Amino acid sequence: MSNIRRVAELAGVSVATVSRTLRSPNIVSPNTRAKVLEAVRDAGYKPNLMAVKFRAQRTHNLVVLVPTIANTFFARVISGIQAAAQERGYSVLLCNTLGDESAERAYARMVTSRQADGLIQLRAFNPFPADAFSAGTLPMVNVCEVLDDVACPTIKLDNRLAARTLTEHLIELGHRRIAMIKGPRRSPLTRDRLLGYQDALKSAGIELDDSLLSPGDFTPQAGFDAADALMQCRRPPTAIFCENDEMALGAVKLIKRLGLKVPEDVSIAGFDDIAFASYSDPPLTTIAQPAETFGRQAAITLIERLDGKQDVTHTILPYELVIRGSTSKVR
Amino acid sequence: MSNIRRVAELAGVSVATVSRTLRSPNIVSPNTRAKVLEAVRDAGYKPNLMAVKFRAQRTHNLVVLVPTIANTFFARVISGIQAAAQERGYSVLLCNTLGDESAERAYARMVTSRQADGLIQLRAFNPFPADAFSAGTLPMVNVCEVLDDVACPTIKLDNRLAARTLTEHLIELGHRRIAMIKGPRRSPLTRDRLLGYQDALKSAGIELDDSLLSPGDFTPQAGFDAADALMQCRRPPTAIFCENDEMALGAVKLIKRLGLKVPEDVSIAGFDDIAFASYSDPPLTTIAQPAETFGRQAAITLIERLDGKQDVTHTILPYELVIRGSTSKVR
DNA sequence: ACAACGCATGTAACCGGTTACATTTAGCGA
DNA sequence: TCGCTAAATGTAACCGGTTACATGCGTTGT
Repeated sequence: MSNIRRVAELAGVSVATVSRTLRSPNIVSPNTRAKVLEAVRDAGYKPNLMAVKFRAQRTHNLVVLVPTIANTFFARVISGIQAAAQERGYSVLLCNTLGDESAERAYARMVTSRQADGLIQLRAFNPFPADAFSAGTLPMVNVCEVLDDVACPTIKLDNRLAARTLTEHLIELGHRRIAMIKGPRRSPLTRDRLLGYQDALKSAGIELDDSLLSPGDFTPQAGFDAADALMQCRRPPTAIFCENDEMALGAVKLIKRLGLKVPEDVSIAGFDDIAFASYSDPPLTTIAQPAETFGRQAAITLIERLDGKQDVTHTILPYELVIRGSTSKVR
Repeated sequence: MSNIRRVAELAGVSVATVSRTLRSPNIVSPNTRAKVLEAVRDAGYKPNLMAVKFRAQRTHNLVVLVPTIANTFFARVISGIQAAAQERGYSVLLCNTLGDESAERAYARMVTSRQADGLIQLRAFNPFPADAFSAGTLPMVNVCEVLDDVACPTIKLDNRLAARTLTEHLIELGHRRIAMIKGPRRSPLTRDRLLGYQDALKSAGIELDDSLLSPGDFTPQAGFDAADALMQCRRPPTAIFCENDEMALGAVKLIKRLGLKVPEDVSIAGFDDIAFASYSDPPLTTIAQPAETFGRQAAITLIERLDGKQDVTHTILPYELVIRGSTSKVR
């Protein structure tokens, strides 16, 4: 592969002139420029970007840690990250971590070892060692599921309010026994949605009942199993609020398996508005999130931060209650 | 950030000794080794991998071109690529191309400009200029949807045989008017599945009817629209074979919207066995593909190729007919 | 006692660009 | 024509590792 020295030789100029011709053409004379460009063409020269990045000590790579790429909501977020990064000359190094913290730490080392400039984390976990960066320079942005106490910008939904809105929708339909299939126990996102759910019940004067809370892990199977457990308690719910659509689809399957109907016997609501939400039978009532915008905003914020912007912003994006056929008046 | 020279100074040795201590510890004396490792710790030294890669002229990055990451089948393939790459010390640069050829060419330039060592293409398109690599050294592997005429290893299903198997299943159930919702017109994958469908019909003595073929683009909406068109022809089909599960889910929605039942009125089959296939109502009959294995095998093959293996292998992976509730005896 | 060898370590070139600084050339006025 | 300035171009240091080769020293064999 030809390098800049070969091009310089072909064009009969110095390597500096070749470099300048390609980076700031206006400061070389038209004559020289033409010679150089011809030599570039003849040599089939492509600058070695590894060398460029090495010299600049800037990779223009962003690491993205995603719990699981197979989740269609995350897939949309990643599309947004990718699009915004690409527009700004950055590449995305995608890492499917399956929530494994040691894997996340390993990927974070790509930043400390200068394989990437910064990191976008879609999960509430800080993969960097506490002392890796001086205060306020952590090259990270946290999106979707967000840490409370880390000094980096975050982008999220007002999960508490969204969950409250959805729960209020169920209450307005006359439901009193409203179950919730939650996400992983220690997640702030799960905690916030639970709080919103409780807010709605409390202000409607409905007593909280822990037997209506069931844990899940965001997979359809978990929704199926959790719904099964809920329907076996003495006084089963008339509505189930699932913390994501995948689990809601699993819950719908279970209800039908029991010979019951959605929404006539049990109303079911999800969260995220994934593509399949409107193709399920019945189509899911859910909370739509601007997934691509999450991604775009995360990438933009991170790149600004890498460019030296110091302030730690916390962005809240809007949600929308999408009412479809999976929820209806009680009984 | 501290570099190797600073560590050498701290340890009172040369940079070569530091480098050796970290790369081949056994060739430095235990005394020196201890001194160096202490200095490494004290300095908080991490080798700058950009420099390492630049020096070695090897990035250990793989570019993956995926038409759309939001497709759950592709997401699983990518998981497989990622896992195998990571085990071998490679990172994955994921590029969501949306099938845009100029975007694919742009990403392929990451290889020619040495930002990545090789490329995995999930689509039937060669993004490299014809003259970019000398014969037999194209650093690319083509997986899932495969080019016929490019000198690189491929990994695919026997799509023709799989489509035939699925069609024969429908024929065995007594169907004679079997429609097909196809993928994009120019795709070899679509062509092969169509051939398999025709093979099955021919050997059963069923006449081919072009009005039973409808084009799609692998999205649920396309399945919905295509099924709509099919059901409006004079003699509508009793079974619809969709080239992927997303379109099958769209078709199921349309059939129900018409007030008909799946599978009693119309049997519907998909392809891929995505996670939601078993959560739809009724659960989809489909062809299961070993998606993660596709990815793993692609990554392994590419890395072998980068390590100098010359031969162009064409791997065929097994499929499985998964019979669920969306297909049944005709009438 | 000396040559020969091998182990541990040091020196410096190298990868391929970018760019500060030095040098040459061109243009223009006096 | 000379001198000055600005524009164009060249020279070489530099980024941070790796490694071929050189060096130095201790051990072994004769």
